[in-house]
Amino acid sequence: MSRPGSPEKSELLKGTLDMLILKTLTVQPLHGYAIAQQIHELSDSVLTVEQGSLYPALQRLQKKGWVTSRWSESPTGRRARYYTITASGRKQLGQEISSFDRVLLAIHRVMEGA
Amino acid sequence: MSRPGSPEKSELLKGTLDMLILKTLTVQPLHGYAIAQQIHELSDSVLTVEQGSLYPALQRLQKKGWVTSRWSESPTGRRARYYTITASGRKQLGQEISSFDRVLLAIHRVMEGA
DNA sequence: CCCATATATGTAGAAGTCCTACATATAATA
DNA sequence: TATTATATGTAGGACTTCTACATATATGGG
Repeated sequence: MSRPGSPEKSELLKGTLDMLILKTLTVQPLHGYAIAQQIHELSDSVLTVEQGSLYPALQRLQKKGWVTSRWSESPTGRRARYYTITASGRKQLGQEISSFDRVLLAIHRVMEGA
Repeated sequence: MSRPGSPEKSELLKGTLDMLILKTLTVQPLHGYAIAQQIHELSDSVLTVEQGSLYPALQRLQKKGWVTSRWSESPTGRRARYYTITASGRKQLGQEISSFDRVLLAIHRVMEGA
């Protein structure tokens, strides 16, 4: 993920990519390129998923059984691999969200000097 | 950083460690061990900074000029290296907080389907 | 018709952070 | 006396992400 407007490298929030991808797939199956577009647009162009992050991530998710894929045709008529979230993937997403919220709250406490 | 209660590895929120360390140093200079304790306690034991992350991070911050250090004596009478945040470090902290908030909002938008 | 751009997938190599495990040393406590 | 807490640090590896590259097709402007 990169953040336009911030020239420095962002190591910030590594590990949220899987969560974001799984989330976009809860609405409907999508191909990789469309997933990246969704994340970019929904985030008001703050988040950009690079190809070099996107496709390895999708392979990772599939290897773990959280998504399945099949070749199909995109609305533009080009071949595209569509990804579908599995039951296991939905469970994983729920856990990642819980974990994310928990860590976020913890960080907030530290930053506020609790 | 590891999170007790979550057996799985957390890649979550990588890159926030520098911000957390700098924040704890805004109150007063501290030695490494005390910084880790602060983060652990303020986060209600959710965040644990491992030695293998802590000391390399402190060296990193010093190399970038965001903290300075000097050998001194801890309240327990042992030798300890005390770290002080620099003006440059405070500026960096401000930028990291802005960046963090911005990315967080963006993630929130994606997760809410905005 | 041609060329640039958008769509679409993927790999290779490197950078960087973080973790586990180890090594060392002293003070306090049981 | 032995273990735990305090205190610093390194080595090696795992993992994610980025940049850059490679490939291919469809569309729209000139």
